[in-house]
Amino acid sequence: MKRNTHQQQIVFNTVWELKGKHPTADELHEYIKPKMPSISRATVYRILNQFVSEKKLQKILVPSGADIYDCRLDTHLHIRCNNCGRTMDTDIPVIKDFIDILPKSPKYTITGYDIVFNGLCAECTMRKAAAN
Amino acid sequence: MKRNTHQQQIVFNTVWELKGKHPTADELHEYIKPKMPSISRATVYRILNQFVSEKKLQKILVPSGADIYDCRLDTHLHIRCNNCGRTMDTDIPVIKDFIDILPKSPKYTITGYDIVFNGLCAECTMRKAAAN
DNA sequence: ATTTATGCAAACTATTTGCATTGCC
DNA sequence: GGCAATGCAAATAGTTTGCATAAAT
Repeated sequence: MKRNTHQQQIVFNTVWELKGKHPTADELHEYIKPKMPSISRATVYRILNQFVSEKKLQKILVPSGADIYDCRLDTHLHIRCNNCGRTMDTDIPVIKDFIDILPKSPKYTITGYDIVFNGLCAECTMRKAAAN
Repeated sequence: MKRNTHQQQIVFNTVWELKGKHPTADELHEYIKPKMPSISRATVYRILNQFVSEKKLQKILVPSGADIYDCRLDTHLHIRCNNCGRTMDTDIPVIKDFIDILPKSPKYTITGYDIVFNGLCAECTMRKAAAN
């Protein structure tokens, strides 16, 4: 039977607390440690994986970087900022289901995708515009 | 001044020899070792990085997996096969430039993207169809 | 002869796992 | 009390780096 532990609660709550910040597992661990010094990195990873497979959290796979966690469960697209290094939400619409706009091909069976845009996030775009 | 070494030649040629196979750096190293047993993994990684920054090879960032290398330099999309585990080319058209079809937003500055589709590659789709 | 590139081992980043122990139900 | 979950350390995967040596020009 599944059990409800303090570490599970704090990990889940912290992902919500950092909504929009897209923390990595390690960042979550560092953030939680002051409140619960005994919590181990392995536990944070294990709990995050559980919540993801229970579809209570979303994991975004960032190309050549640590995976990030999101309390948002809807499909939405992200941009990796070359300037500040963070991965941020975009409001680029996902067109109901992005897969549907692809030219149909019987060759493959496409069930999903990982997309991360590269460039500058909203803040860094603004900052750069102000510098001109 | 840049020098032309045997290891550089063999790495570059091997990526061409394995065209469409999308080898990882480690797979390239294993493949080359019989021909040049002294070659080290570090050298393969270094040479691949060089060729990529000289734009003589393309690196594709595979979400939670090893990066793969491609002698094709044009932008094209890939599918990660859940069945055989390989990352294969697709002929999904990139619509001249995929970025152009995105709704314009002054908020971000999108300069590129990493996309990998998930599902079944052409071979595994066929194999599955035959099994029915 | 010079100096870049290589080989080796160690370091590093991100993540998982084995195992003894803790603590939820 | 029993067994799921944790903490710790070690293992793993992928990649980079420092440094002495080899080899290209």
